[in-house]
Order: sequence, then C-alpha cells, then structure tokens
Amino acid sequence: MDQSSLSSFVDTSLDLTIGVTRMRVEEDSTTSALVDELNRVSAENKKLSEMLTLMCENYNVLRKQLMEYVNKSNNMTEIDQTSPPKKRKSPARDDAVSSAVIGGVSESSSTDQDDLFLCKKKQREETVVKEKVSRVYYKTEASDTTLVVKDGYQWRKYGQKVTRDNPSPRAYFKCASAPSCCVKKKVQRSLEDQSVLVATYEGEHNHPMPSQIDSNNGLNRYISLGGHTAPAKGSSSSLAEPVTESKKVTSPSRMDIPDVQKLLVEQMASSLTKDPNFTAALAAAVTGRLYQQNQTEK
DNA sequence: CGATTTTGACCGGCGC
DNA sequence: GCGCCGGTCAAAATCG
Repeated sequence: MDQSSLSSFVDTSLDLTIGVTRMRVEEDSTTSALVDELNRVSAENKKLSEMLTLMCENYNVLRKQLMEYVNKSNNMTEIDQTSPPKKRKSPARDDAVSSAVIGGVSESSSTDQDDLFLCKKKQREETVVKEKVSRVYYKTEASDTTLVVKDGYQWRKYGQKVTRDNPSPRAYFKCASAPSCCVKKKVQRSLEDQSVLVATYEGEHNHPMPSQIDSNNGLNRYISLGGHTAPAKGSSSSLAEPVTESKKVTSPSRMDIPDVQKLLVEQMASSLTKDPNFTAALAAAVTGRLYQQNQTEK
C-alpha cells in the first residue's frame, strides 16, 4: 500500500484553532483588522476544504483497492480450494462428518452440533492451510490492564497465556455473537507501546455485527487496521494505514463487502470525530464560513 | 443459578 | 526422543 498517499490526511494537527472569539470584534476595532482576520479565516477555510477533498480522494482510492483486494481474494479461494489439506490429524469424531461440506458457507439443515463439528473442522484446516488473519491496533489507557477490545462483536474469553516474546499476557477470544461463527482473536499489549492493544483476528464473521454502536462508543480508541506495521506512536490522534492486512485470504465464507465498507467508513469517521484538532478546525471553518456569509449579506 | 472469566493442565507442532 | 512453546480445554471461581 502506498504510504505516501495516505500520509496526506493523517496529519490533522494543523493549528487551525483560530481564535473564533476574536471574531467578536469590538465596535471600535479597525476595519483593516477585520479584513485581515477574514482573509486569514478564508485562507484556512480553503486549506481545510482542500484537506477534506484530499481525504475523500484518498478514501475512494482506498475503497477501490479494498474492492480489488476482496475480489482477488475470492478468486484465490476458488483456486486454493483444490489444494490438498496439510497434515494435522483430525479427531475421530470428524470422520462422522467427513462428507460434510468443507469450505464455502455451508448451508443447510445441519444441526447446531453439526455446525460446531464443521466449525472445529474448518477451524483446524484453516489454521494450517488457509486463514484470514488481520491485525488491528487499539489505543487504550496505559493503566487499563484489561485486554478487552470493544470492536462491536461479542467475544468469549477462553484462555490467557504469557508468551515468550512479550511479557504481557495474551488473551484468547472466540466470537460469542453467533454459535456457528468460529472467528477467533488474540489480544496482547504491544511490546513497544504498552498503551496499545494488538488484536489479531482469525477468520471471518458469518453474521452481521451485533452492535455497531459499541464499535464507536467503545472504551478503546481505534488506531488502525494494519498489518505488520508498528503501532502508531506518540500522538494518539495518529491514523495509520487503514488497510486490513491479510496473510492468506482463502477462508470459505466470503467477505461481506458492504459490511466491510460500512465498518471502514465508521472507523474513519470515528477516528476523525474523536480528533480534537480536526473537530476544532472544522468548528472554526464552519464558524468562519458563517461569519463570511454574514459579512457579505450586510 | 446460569453465564462468564480465570487458570492450570493438556495437546500437538517444531526445532534440536 | 525430548523439551519448548503456543494454543485449547475444562474445572473452579466469580459475577450479575
């Protein structure tokens, strides 16, 4: 992904928090000061508009790339489905459902138990052969010791381990939103920045997000969808590469493109609206525009 | 009292 | 074959 194309809308830290109050000019202030102020506001307003335009363009480019990527992934799925599974012996009970559909969103009259069998079977094969793995960074309070990431889905924790490469414990979650959904995620604090939670998602949800509100109102601040890039450092307002990095996208269930787009838009919007610099600049720009209109009407 | 979390035990892969 | 390590299981503890 082209980093440079993204960097343009990353930095919203322009000092655009102009003194709006300054516009409440006292009556005895000179006209030239007013004109200067107006010019400045207009210039900044223009700059903001350009930033917004650029951001929209970048978003469109990203969306296009995502679409292409998803399409490519789907093609790969069809190819990979012919490849033989690797080792790892299956449990005995798997034989009972060996004729079941593996891969693909198997639809059917299968019972919940069958779903679980399939789920486990699929899961095992996916971990070896094909798996969609994405990594997401979340900003949290450094003092927050919980490994909870509010991403809109419901998760059930089934384990916690301290790994060798990172002293902070890694928590293991399974999707609890739907019984037949076997998406897993691992959450661990970043080695480099303890205030950043690294969530690694495996698999794809085969159901809609139960609560999209939660994903925006969560305690954790979303930083990026990204691959192996380092988590954003320093300013918490940084927005890293908004790309879902996947190792091999060949898991059976197809990605729901509208959902992904929606999620992407929500996450971008959430990141922007939570950025104090951006909101301040936006407020200043809107106020400036209103003020400008008032002046022209007079 | 059911649902959820915690945590030690267990399992399988992998490198030596 | 052995030990290490990551991942999962499941009984116990905790919570609402």
